[in-house]
Amino acid sequence: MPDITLSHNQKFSLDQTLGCGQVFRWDRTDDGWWYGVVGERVIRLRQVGMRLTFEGAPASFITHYFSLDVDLLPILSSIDRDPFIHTAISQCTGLRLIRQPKWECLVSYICSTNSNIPMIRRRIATIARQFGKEITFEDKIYYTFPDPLTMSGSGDHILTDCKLGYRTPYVLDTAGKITDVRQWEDTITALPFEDARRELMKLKGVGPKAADCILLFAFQKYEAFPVDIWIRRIMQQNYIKTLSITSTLTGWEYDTIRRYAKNHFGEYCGYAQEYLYAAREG
DNA sequence: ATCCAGGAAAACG
DNA sequence: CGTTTTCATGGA
Repeated sequence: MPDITLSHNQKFSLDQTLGCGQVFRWDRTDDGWWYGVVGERVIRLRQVGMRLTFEGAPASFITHYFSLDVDLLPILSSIDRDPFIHTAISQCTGLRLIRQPKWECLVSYICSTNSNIPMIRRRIATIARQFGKEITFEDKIYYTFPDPLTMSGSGDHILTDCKLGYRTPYVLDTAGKITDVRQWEDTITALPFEDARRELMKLKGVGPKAADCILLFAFQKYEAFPVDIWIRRIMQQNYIKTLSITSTLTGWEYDTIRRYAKNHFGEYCGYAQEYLYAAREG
């Protein structure tokens, strides 16, 4: 089986990276193997020490998907600005932001609102099962994530079966708008961060939080700082203690938190966000 | 039963 | 305009 041997300063933790909640289509077996569908491929892989063993994709694909070509240590030292983030970094060292398929990531975070991770995972799995193409891998059937036309063209009763709740019309509307995935990807990629963010938020079901997640996890725009209920709590308790807690997160509060983060952690504050989230308690 | 979860749209003043 | 209310789903 093919493998990659990580170099000494090439920090990587497969478990942290796939288990931190940035992606919803990977499953871990008891003996440490991860199975996932990425694009048209089913991949399985495992990490033992500095050695990554895998099947289903060439090494170049694995390297790119997991951002193993990104020099992580300078990023971590750049965000390591205080004792609290320092603890999070030492707890989760090797967590990398991956390069997710963009359309799937967009739908995933439309499905994520006011929900929890197991529920999001179930929704994405159901969408793939209903609309995706079958792939057989080691005698088991997996499903690709469908493109927009397949989702919008199949009749909305099928999407209703996916239990998206009030998010169903958001996904349908977005699928109808993005007829050319490649062109959409190129457009967002080419835009500077704030412009890309505004552009994403034009889509139904994409607000500030979802836009920031998509920019961070699929477009590698590391200055994004998604603020969910957990991050808000962490920031208020450890960084912006004067910020009073309102019942619903207002736009002003969201922007205050993300501006503070950009200023405090710097260009790679998105990495700081993910380490804070991964090290959260609760 | 009540509250909560990787929030955002719609309604409201 | 900024602020509050509503939204569907399942687990605790």
